[in-house]
Amino acid sequence: MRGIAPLIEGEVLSRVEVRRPDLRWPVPADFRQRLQGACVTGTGRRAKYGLIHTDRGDTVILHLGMSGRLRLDPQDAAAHDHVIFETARGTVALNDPRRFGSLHIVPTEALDSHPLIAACGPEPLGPAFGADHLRAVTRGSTSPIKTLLLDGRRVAGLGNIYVCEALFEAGVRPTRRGTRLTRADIERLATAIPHVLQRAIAAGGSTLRDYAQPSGDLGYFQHDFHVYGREGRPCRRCGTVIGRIVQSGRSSFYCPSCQR
DNA sequence: TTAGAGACCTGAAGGC
DNA sequence: TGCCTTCAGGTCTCTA
Repeated sequence: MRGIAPLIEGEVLSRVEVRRPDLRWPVPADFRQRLQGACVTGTGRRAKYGLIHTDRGDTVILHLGMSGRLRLDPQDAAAHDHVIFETARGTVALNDPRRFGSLHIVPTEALDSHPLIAACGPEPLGPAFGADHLRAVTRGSTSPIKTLLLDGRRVAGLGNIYVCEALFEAGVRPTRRGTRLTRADIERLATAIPHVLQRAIAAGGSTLRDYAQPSGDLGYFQHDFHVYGREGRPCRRCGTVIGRIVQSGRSSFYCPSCQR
């Protein structure tokens, strides 16, 4: 959202084109009509949802799914450019090969009560997140901590990469049950989660396959991974071979020695 | 009520 | 070189 803000904030959406409406959920039939000619009054983010507010009292809720990206001023029409936003300053294309992403438009006043937004837990970089919240999340839950942290209702916007890396940094094995975490484990996790996110943001995110910033620049945080995608390679801290297990259908990478 | 598996869709990578 | 299989950054729905 930081990448596209300079092109659209304060600008009129002179053209909105929906080329493919069959994303994860169908793009609303009145999407183009409600946006074209509207002025973008601001942008924002909640969990993994990007937000675009307009002077017509609407807000676009945008999700990139797993393979989606926003392309700034694309020089040519690429395959999978499903929705185009054009202002006097440039063009933004929502490109998403797998179409796991989505676009919604809702009255801004109803944004907080929209099911997608209302279900979000506290932001891990916000004031409501901390050891007290994590203690409440894990108390009484027999789910593995990995599963708990990936659940956006408990903590907003944590993805598989960053949960794996945060668990490593905190020295907590992904299979540990919520009820089995100690006070010290929770304190370390409460510190590790925002720390990993801040490092990743500073590095421009993680480019593995599809991800790129709107400018087309790649992220570099993947070079700092300690465990994610490093199965069979030595731990950078202790040399033990990094392991991989599947939890809830997602790969979890961990160091059997550093994470207990 | 909760946890986990399956599904959605496409492309890249690796094996044969 | 080409075909087939596996896997992937997310999240909803269904089932046990």
